[in-house]
Amino acid sequence: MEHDPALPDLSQEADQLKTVLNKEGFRFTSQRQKILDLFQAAALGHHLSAEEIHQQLLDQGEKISFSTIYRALHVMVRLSLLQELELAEGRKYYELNTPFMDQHHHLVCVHCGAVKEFEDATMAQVGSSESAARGFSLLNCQFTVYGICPSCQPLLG
Amino acid sequence: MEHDPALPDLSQEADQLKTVLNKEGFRFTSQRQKILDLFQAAALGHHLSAEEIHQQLLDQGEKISFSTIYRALHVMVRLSLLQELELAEGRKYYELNTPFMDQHHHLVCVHCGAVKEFEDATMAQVGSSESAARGFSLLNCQFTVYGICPSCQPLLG
DNA sequence: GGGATTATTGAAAATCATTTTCGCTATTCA
DNA sequence: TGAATAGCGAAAATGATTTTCAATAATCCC
Repeated sequence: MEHDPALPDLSQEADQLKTVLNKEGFRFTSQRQKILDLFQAAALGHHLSAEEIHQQLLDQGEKISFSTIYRALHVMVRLSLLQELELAEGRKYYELNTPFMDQHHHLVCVHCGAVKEFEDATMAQVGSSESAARGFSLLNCQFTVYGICPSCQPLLG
Repeated sequence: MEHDPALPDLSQEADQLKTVLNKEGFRFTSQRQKILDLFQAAALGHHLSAEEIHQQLLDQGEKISFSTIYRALHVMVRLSLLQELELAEGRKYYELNTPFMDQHHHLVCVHCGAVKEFEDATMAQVGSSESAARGFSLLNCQFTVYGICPSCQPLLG
């Protein structure tokens, strides 16, 4: 009854989430679906913090607690549905987990916090060769470049 | 009186710290020197958290407050003496800042937390070209590879 | 489908790392 | 040296995240 006919068929995606959750002994809940929906509605590679998720759900009239959000994020990271990002700023961000070779990386403005994504296959290559060289089994790579964005440069020295 | 003759002349380094601090209006204090000493005594590229700094100073009989440690770390990051790392684990790590082209990166075991450093000039190249392409002025790059280290692999599935 | 089992939820309290406040001390500079 | 003030330590405050606990709801089994 919550299915909006204007959107692509989500019941299939919902089933997918349920299947993935149940396979590992987790339960499907509407809260988890709503959180995942936010990521799927956003541009691929868009990252969200717990705070932003909470606010966006509030905005669309959904009441949800922070504990539920944090628990859902952890579960989805464990199931490889989401990826946790350490961008800086003292909080964590999450985004849809993409196939390894499609991973993108981040360019962060240390002044205003703006984040740009970019892709570069070199990272995956270096990541796999480095981890292989030390016997690590590779999970993922994050390349973060810190700088000052064009808008902030005039504001500083 | 704390000068160990087996080590290179530290009085010169102390003067250096004083000079760098005073140049920007900060004051030289013994606490700041002791914190910087910890980094200089460690292997280049070894990273420390505020907690570890506090513990190491306690171990060598120095009493220092966390507020002082955090303030000193911020000042030294601002002065480019140290670099702040976002490795994961919900806390920040710091290490001696090295010249840009010598930057090293990290391979982290998500199971036991072990961290290995590695160098790869490709990162700096990609970092500069990406930031240049978007008009960012580059400050630094962090490439972090997450995986499972050889010791932990047998312990998991 | 119905009921037992138990994962999940929300609210509030608890943690943990980090930051701030404030009165006192110590560094810098004239 | 002495005035001005940055920095110190201790304790309180903050902000993000985690945990606790009683109530709820998803899954499983019959």
